[in-house]
Amino acid sequence: MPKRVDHAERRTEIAQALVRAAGRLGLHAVGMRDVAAEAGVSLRVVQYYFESKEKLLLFGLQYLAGRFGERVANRVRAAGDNPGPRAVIEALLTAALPVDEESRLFHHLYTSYAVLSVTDEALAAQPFIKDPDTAEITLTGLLQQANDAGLLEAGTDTRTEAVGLLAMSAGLGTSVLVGQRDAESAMAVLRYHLDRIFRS
Amino acid sequence: MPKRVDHAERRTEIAQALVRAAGRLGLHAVGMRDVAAEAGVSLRVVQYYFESKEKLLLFGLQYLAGRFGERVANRVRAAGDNPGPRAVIEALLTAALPVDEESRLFHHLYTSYAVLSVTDEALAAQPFIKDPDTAEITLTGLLQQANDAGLLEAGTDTRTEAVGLLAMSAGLGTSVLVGQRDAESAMAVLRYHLDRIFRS
DNA sequence: ACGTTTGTGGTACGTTCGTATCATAAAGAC
DNA sequence: GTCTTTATGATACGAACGTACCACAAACGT
Repeated sequence: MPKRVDHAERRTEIAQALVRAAGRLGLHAVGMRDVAAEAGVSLRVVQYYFESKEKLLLFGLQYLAGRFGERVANRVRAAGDNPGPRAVIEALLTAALPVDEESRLFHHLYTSYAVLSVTDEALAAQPFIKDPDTAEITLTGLLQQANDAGLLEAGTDTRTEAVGLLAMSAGLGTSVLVGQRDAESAMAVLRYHLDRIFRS
Repeated sequence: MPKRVDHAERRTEIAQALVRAAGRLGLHAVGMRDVAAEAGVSLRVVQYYFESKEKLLLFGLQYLAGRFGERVANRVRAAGDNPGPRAVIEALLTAALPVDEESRLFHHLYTSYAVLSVTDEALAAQPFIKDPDTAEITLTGLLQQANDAGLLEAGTDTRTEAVGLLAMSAGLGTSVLVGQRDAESAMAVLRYHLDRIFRS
């Protein structure tokens, strides 16, 4: 057989090609041939490593989620050396904002998948529920930690606050994505709201 | 010629069919034949009233925006008789949440259009920027009004607060749409945040 | 009344899509 | 040294897409 190939690696390369092509054409418009061309392989190879387009799309979503998780973790770790949890929280919330090309791509495709999941039950079963839930738990924990340290305003419901902040971050991200607002002002809005939560 | 037809009315009927079909199949998957079948007319008729699919999609977006505007206006008017601006603000923010089938459809398709506009410049030129901007101005005005009446906490930046609340409402709407959260809890989050802004 | 315009049915064309099929070369297994 | 397995090239197929074209019947203008 021709030089044995690492399937996992190959699949990842193709998934990266899918993500790039989808960023350029839109996830709805990308076909197997586009992915093949973007990856520099033949259509047959894409078919070989993913039996169907649906399998490819599902793997693409997993790949995307993994990459995004890494990005958030990096951001949080970079801010982790700072004195308080405020910096960590800010890093967590701004990680989802489309500030550079990579995060723009994340937001664009993640939203695309979310829209598709409304009418595609195979996608609806994917980690759209789980992943945001862990973000919610993490942020709630950070806020609770800040609250226990007496850093927050009195009467703060950390759970509700976390849900609201994450939704706000997602909403701001979308408005940045469609060009209604620039990334700078979106971050300013988030910082303002954190200022209202944290004790002055 | 066969019984003269009101073009505007006909186009609206077809746009309604587009919206229904898109709600069922997803905007990306709906074709001219689906729209024709949903409207109970032949493919030729859809072609006749909209020369191309792109024109149909653009008109569908306009139709959707118009309908949504009416809905918000109705909600706000219904709450307008109440004593304070708090009720009006709450009505404005919850109007976008997918609480019933109609608003679910709104949110689903509006988000679909937003995603498409990232890679489709014809859609990018549409009122994605203008419409949210007017909502922002309206909400800022309402908050300012409340602030002038001494109803808000001290040091509130009404503009930034409005932007944040609208983004939060949109983000919550999406999470409801994908089934991560139910409409009731989303409204509770919004109310909590309004409680934090309004003086107790 | 006649000619022109308007609305609509039917259908065909060229593309593109996802998928399936056939062939074949290279590298293991024994 | 066979013989099987693996990876990939090339291509073909049926379906569905948006669009274009042709025909025709019904009502208006004059």
